[in-house]
Amino acid sequence: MTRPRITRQSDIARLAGVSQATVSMVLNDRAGTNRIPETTQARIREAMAELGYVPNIAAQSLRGGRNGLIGVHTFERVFPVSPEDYYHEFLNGIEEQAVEEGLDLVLFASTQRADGTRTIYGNGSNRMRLADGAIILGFEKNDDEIRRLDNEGFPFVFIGHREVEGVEIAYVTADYAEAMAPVVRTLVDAGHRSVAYLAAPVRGLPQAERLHGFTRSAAGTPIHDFATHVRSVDDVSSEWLRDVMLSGATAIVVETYELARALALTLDELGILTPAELSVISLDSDPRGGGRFSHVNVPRREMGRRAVTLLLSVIESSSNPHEVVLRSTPSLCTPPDGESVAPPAVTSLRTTGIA
Amino acid sequence: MTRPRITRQSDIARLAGVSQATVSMVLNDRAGTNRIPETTQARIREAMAELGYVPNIAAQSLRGGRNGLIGVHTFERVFPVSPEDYYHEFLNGIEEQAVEEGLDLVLFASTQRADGTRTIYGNGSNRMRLADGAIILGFEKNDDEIRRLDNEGFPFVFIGHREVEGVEIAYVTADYAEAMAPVVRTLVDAGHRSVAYLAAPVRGLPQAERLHGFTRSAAGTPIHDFATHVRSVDDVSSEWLRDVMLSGATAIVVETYELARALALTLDELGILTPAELSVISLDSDPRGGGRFSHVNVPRREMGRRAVTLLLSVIESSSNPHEVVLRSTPSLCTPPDGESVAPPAVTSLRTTGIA
DNA sequence: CTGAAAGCGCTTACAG
DNA sequence: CTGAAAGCGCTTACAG
Repeated sequence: MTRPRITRQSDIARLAGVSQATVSMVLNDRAGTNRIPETTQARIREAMAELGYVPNIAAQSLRGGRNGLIGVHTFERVFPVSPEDYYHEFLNGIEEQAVEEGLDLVLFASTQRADGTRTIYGNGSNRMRLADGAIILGFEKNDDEIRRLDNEGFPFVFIGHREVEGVEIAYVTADYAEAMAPVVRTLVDAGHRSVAYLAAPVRGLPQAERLHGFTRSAAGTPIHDFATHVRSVDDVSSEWLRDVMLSGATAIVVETYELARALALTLDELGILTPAELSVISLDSDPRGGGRFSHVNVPRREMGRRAVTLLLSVIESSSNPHEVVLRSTPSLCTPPDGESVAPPAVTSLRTTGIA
Repeated sequence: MTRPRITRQSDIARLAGVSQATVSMVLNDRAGTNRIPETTQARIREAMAELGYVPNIAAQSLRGGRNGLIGVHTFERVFPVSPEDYYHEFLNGIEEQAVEEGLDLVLFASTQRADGTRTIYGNGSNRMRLADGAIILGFEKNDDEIRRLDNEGFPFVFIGHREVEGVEIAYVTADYAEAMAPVVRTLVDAGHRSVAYLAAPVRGLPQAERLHGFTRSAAGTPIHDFATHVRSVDDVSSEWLRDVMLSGATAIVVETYELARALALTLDELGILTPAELSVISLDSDPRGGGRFSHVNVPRREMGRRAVTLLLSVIESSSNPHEVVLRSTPSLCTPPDGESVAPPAVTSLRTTGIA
């Protein structure tokens, strides 16, 4: 057969004896507005079914409409499809919400450069524009590209609080500062007075917010807290732990799950028992399944879902510039249970042979 | 500013003092063929850089070209972004290869129906056509939809061996039959003579191929093998295990990782030791990390990668129908180690108090 | 109530 | 060597 294998609106129109434009209207439910008689509509739908019509999305998209495609981009090295990855749970949430909204997801894999990082414009074309909007994940960001994206009027949202000068960034974040209060309370109630805050190398605002929130939460309590900054997980050595405990800390608050893992190893190495000899709370859950310590649960899946919702409203408002753009969707973290927290062990230094 | 925020070819053309068509040629490196002088080309590239041109992919796509989008579809309930999911590792491979080929991935999330299953045409439009081609994952399949897809000339490949009458399906599979030989050898060498094959409810050809391959491999050996079919993991009860061992089996070959998990639980329940009292080999690795038994390693990541490569060649050949379509890419499974295999324990029935 | 027409941004024959 | 034109399949004012 020489006729095109794929049906288009004009084929339906011919079969139904109407114009192609009419087919389009019926398809898009603009029929009501235009008062196309039910009989004609029925004829058109029949023809559609008979020919197995399927709209051409590229054409719809080109014509200026939305195409139901939500992009996901990350400036990070690896795309978060690996289960180990911190971002994986965000992606799960994004996917869940996409299902609910009837949207498809585009994972921008093509944008990876030789060094493994990703760019938006690096490869000459902003592939993102293929989607109605995009969700951007990851610690890294490129301010110039973000600015340019914004300048083009392309709708996007970040997962995690991000600031770029001159751009009003829409983002989804967890309310880290608020999540710190129960952490402090748990420690105070258990009787701790000297607490070390094991801080990861700062990679973004959210981390800064956690430390800040913790310090502020601790301010009104009997707790004396001090931050101990490490440059990498390797710094969480037995020497480091010895120093921390010698300084009098009876509890440690760990900022990230990577550090929590490192701490767990070091504790094992020294044979220190949790929580009998040292209380620990992690401010993050381990993507590999909770983690060994009581931890604040960052609602990553929920944040992913909200990112989709937020993006949808940004897309909406970008076609209607007078509407206010929702700038952030704080969501609550689940407070830690008390499992790895116990009253301070006054004799711990001696018992563990550290002193 | 009233001019459109997004640069298009005609803007460049105006700035460079050429026609829009010329811009297109330079962009697509058809310049050489058409002998556009270097100076003109340079002028155009300059203008492109100045205006920050980015092609409109919808337009390119509409015009008939490829758009570098690879779809991923599954007829299954849940999309494989969850780490627990069997298919997740395939997706990882797909993503890896996509990065290498400079392709983007579309996860078809919109196609989910109320009951959780997915359809291609169910929602009225074949969203897949938005991509250059698609990879289809999952046990389930809908023959009618596959036939229709094929009929439309849409390029697609399956992960896993699939047959649909009247359609030449391109697929990537692992050579399960071949993988069975080392399994049998391991058991024979350890001295086993009576081996039970724990078979899952058959959901597709790959499973049938495993059982078939195992039986055939065992045929030339001293092994007496018998299949024990269960309807669900719940059937792998202590009663079931008792029956199997009473029938004389000294080793069990498990078909899937789900069954392997169930078997592990039942063994624990009865306090039966592996491999001292019973040898076990799983024909599948547990996505949650290997699994407790020696197992055949299905190269899922590699299969994902090859699915992309295969799809690319299908896309290629569909624009050139005289080319032969690669129909399958068998890849090798890694044979099991011998950890959960030991010589048969003749006294096991008595020791474990089963008899 | 329905059709003819413009145009979204591109690529690709086809002229000159 | 380069431009004018057609057309990919749609949607949306605009006529009638």
